[in-house]
Amino acid sequence: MEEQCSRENDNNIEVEQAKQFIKDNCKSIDKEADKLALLSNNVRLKIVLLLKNFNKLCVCDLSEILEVNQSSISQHLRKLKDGGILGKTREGLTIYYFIDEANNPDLLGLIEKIFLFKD
Amino acid sequence: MEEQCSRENDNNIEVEQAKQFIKDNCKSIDKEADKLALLSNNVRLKIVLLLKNFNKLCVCDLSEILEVNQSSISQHLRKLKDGGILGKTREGLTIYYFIDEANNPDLLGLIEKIFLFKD
DNA sequence: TTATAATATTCTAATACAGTAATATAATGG
DNA sequence: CCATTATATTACTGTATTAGAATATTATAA
Repeated sequence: MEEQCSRENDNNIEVEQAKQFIKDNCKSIDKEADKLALLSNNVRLKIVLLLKNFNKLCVCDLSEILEVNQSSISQHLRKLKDGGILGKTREGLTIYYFIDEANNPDLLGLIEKIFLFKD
Repeated sequence: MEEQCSRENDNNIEVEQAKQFIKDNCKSIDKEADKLALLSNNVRLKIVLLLKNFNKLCVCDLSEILEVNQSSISQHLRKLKDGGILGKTREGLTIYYFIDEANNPDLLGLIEKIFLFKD
């Protein structure tokens, strides 16, 4: 942006470093933001926390527990799966989702931190 | 929701525990989701990371660094401030925002984790 | 094969969000 | 007081997100 404040800037070095920082990390930060977006919906965050804390929960369990209809739960699960956070496995008619820890070695640590980060 | 799968459920104990878990933590999880939502926008996440890594950046520095116009930056800063993540301080005409660490003792740790959580 | 159960998908309406332009506010220096 | 600079706010537009209803898909069992 052409927005440049004209204050006597003893700060130009920092600003240039900051630009470089963004240049170097932009892609990565954008990805992080997308992952956080997956966790920033309260239904999805609850799903992840439930799957972290309980053994086996199927789609309709989650629907019942969270009092959200099945279609909506399915759509949230799909987003989490597409985002690489969850995997799924079928047992007969029932489908269980699980946290894909192999794909997200740092997710559980992040969740711990999230749990501390409130209020 | 009335959605209740009728599979022979050896899982009813877990489902009840899960309901209790949600009951106990719902408010807190909702708050966490709101905070994550603040960080899940790529411009806001970059702002926070910049403020973490550089000493003093004013509104128009951020506008220039991120190539986002001043109005938009101001609006993002306001959200971060309203969400308790940032504070601000004025020096003459210039306003500096900073991470409100006192209010967010765990934010920096969370950010470290976020940085690990990508790809 | 038909019926049924569990889940997924599609469509729609309501709402939330982000970016921009225009305008307003606040502080400073004449 | 007036002009200027930095920031904030408002109004508007386009886009994204969400929930729910209806329908489709998949697997099982009779």
